[in-house]
Amino acid sequence: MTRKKIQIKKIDNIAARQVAFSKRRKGLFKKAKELAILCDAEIGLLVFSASGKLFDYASSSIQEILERHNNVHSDNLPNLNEPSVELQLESNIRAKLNEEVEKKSHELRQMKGEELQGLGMEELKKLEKSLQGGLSRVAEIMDGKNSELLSVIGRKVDLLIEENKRLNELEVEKMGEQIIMQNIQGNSSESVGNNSTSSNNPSQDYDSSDTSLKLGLPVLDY
Amino acid sequence: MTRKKIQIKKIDNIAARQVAFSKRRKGLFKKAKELAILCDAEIGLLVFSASGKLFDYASSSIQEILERHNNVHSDNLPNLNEPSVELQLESNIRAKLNEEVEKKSHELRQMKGEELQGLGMEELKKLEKSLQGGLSRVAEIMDGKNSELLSVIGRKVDLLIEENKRLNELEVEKMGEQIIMQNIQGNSSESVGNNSTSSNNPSQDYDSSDTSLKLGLPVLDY
DNA sequence: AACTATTTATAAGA
DNA sequence: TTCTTATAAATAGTT
Repeated sequence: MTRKKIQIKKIDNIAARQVAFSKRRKGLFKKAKELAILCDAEIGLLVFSASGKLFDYASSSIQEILERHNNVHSDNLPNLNEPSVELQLESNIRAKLNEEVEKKSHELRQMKGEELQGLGMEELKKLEKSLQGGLSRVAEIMDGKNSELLSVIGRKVDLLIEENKRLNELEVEKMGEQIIMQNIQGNSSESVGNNSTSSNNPSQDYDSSDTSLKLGLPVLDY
Repeated sequence: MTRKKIQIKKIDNIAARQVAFSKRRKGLFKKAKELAILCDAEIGLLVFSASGKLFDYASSSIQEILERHNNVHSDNLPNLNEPSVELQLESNIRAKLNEEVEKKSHELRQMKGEELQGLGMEELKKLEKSLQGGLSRVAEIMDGKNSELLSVIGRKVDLLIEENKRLNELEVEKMGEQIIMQNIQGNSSESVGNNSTSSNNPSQDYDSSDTSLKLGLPVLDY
């Protein structure tokens, strides 16, 4: 349809026919994909070359589209064994999947710094940018996790400090009571005065640092 | 593809989408038919509009092949065609390949900084290390390319400097000859002495910087 | 549905 | 197969 307008009839020259097939098949698949995307259509396209090779495209799964088609034209011809189209389809799909796995593996290895030989400066710069982007995202997430952890620890510490204070006050209260008890006992017996410097003196017997230590240790488990 | 180029993405406006669907569907079917005729291909084309309407085309016997294919996957058949062993194997392989693609895609996205939610600190650190490794490899390669380029430029510059020197010497030689010639002329005529300060004096007339400039410029093209 | 300015597809040639 | 290019065909926006 260029250089010269052509008639729509089978191309005689075999080589020319193959060339035209390649080009037009490509164009047809492109148009099919565009229609599917632009107009939200479901499309299934099967093309067998003159030599029997299968090319296919399906906007969703081929199974789905064919089943839908089956529902519309529910006339079943129970015909048997051919060089099974479904097997051709499967092996086609398999080839495509293999290709995709290979592609992704390669990309992955490149991101890990391998197989960079073929790349030009532009591609290398792109790759570098992508890596830097990933790295900064990872750093962000790690920062987030760290500050989260810190705030958890912070809260825990606050709780322990408060608990510590409470216990401290409790002990002080108890000591006070003991002193009062001692004074009562002292008043109703012979021993007076000297006893106040013994182990019952709260200012010496109450070891606050030891209590803090016991309370503080569990923080390290978080 | 006219009046303005459009992006290949779903057309938002419903009316416009329907119009485009009509036009493009017509074009697609035309192309499919042309391909079938011109290149002797067998083609099956199914198109479901967004509203569920079916449009289909099949060159020759494809229709039957499609329906045979459907039959294998539909349950309402008189003779229960259980999927062949080969087909079962294929779909097994396909499932595994799909899984692998998914895995690699996920890993790839993680390296690009996406889908990091589920990762723990250890995994994040590993990822970070991997990214840094990749980055430094890329930087290495880029460095290599740069210094390669620089050495190429360096060699070119060396060559030009040498060439420059050679030309310079040539000119000096020529100047010398001219002086000799002048002296010969001066001796065989009336004008003597004073002429030596004129434009034929090599030390003033020869502008080496100009020659360097002309030789130096092509370096920038490399 | 028709028009038409542009974009896209592609036949021929290399 | 791929590229180039002149030209045919398809089509987006408009009427």
